[in-house]
Amino acid sequence: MLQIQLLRENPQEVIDRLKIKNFDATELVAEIRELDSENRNLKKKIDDNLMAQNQGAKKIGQLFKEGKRDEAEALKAEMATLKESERTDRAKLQEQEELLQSKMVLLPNLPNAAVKPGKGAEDNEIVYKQGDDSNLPEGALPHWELVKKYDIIDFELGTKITGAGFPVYKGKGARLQRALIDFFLDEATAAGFVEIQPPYMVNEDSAYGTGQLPDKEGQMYHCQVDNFYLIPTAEVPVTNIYRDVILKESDFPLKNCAYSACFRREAGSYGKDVRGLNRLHQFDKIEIVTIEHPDRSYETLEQMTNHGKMLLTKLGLPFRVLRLCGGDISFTSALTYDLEVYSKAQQKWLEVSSVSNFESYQANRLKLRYKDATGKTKLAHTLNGSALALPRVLAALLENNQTEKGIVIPEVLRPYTRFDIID
RNA sequence: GGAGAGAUGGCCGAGUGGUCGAAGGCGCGCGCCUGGAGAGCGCGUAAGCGCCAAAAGCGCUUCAUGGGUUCGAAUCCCAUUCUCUCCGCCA
Repeated sequence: MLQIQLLRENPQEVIDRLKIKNFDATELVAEIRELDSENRNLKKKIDDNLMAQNQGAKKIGQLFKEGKRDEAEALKAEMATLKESERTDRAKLQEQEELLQSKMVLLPNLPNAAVKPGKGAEDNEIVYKQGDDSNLPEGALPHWELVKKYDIIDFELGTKITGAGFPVYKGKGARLQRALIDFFLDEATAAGFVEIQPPYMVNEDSAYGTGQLPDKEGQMYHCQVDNFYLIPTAEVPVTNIYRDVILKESDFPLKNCAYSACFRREAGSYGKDVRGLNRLHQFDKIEIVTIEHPDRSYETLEQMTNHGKMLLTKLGLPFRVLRLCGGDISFTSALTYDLEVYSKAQQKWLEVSSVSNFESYQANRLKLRYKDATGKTKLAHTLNGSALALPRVLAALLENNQTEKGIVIPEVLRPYTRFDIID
């Protein structure tokens, strides 16, 4: 959520910058400003009323002590009137504040100046590219064929047990999955991210804190009996560690990493984009999260992106880095880099990481703040990224490393898999 | 799941209707003292919001959360959540 001060002081800037995200905020900003000023007036009225009541209450106490019963009773009657108007004003204020809040969450985060305008994915800038993206020889198989051939992932079995999009990993497939998790966590730890094992279900407050609620409710699995949500990413529980926290400047940067299973309903997806491991309802991911001082958050964004690049380099996978354009960047992000691996058999780029700086947008909802040198309380910046999402890494790895003898395991993973080849 | 006890500031802890944003202690910050440190002494130490161009200042809210009683609630009543103890169940 944006800070309301920004709309009070600089509404035009908000409108202009949101145009980059193809978002016309003109009307919404006007409505919000109107509501905000109404609410402040009302608040003032209520505060004054309360002051009168507080003073009256003190006076009544005194009058009773002095034995002036009649005066006290008269004043009591007055209080009743004040109370009555307080009641109506308060009800109105609450209603209007909810309305204001519901409008505020409709405003996306402002994009960073580096974000270029654009319609959608086709306008993203390729800022880096590495590795061999030539095609495989004749007869190369897509991963959904390979996993059958070597019996390492069973999609039909998952459908039987649960439903589509819940694959079952078997034998060397399961082991490879576990190896990747372990490898990614070790690398993140080496880079200074403190490992967290978070809950896989969160309450409403947490889902709201990171912005899954209220707008993306349909994307999450919901346990209605207990009103918990299955996490769509470890970002949700990990970032919520810092909900309602006031940090010291010396606490920065706070770096966490976490492995978790991720659950996404992804309603409405179909077709060949969702084939095999490309898109699942349950998948594994290692997430990195940084809470940073506003002055350093963009430096940190680069570092986090570099961490993802390093992982893909070590795995020997061809990849590219995109800086998302205004049309493709998420609602809550100020600047996002996507990392995509090249899947040779599908001849397709697959997103395996998305690294974003949310600046203070998320922190504002989370009430994640710090005290600066002068003792003022300010909003911190939050960043997160995948390091990395497993299924698509696995897909590319299987496809790109297939040989006549079998699937060759990258050198760096062998200490974890304790085998060199899937055959 | 059953029975009971409890929830107060960064922490511990007092407080059963007005003088309580809240004693006392710890911690923390600043100052004095010291060659330096410690001890000691003194002062200070929550957040949110509003008024104000801003600072100062003033006002409002907050003692788990939500409602209620009352002129007035940390204090009384109701509901919810959470924590602890005992019992049950359980990896």
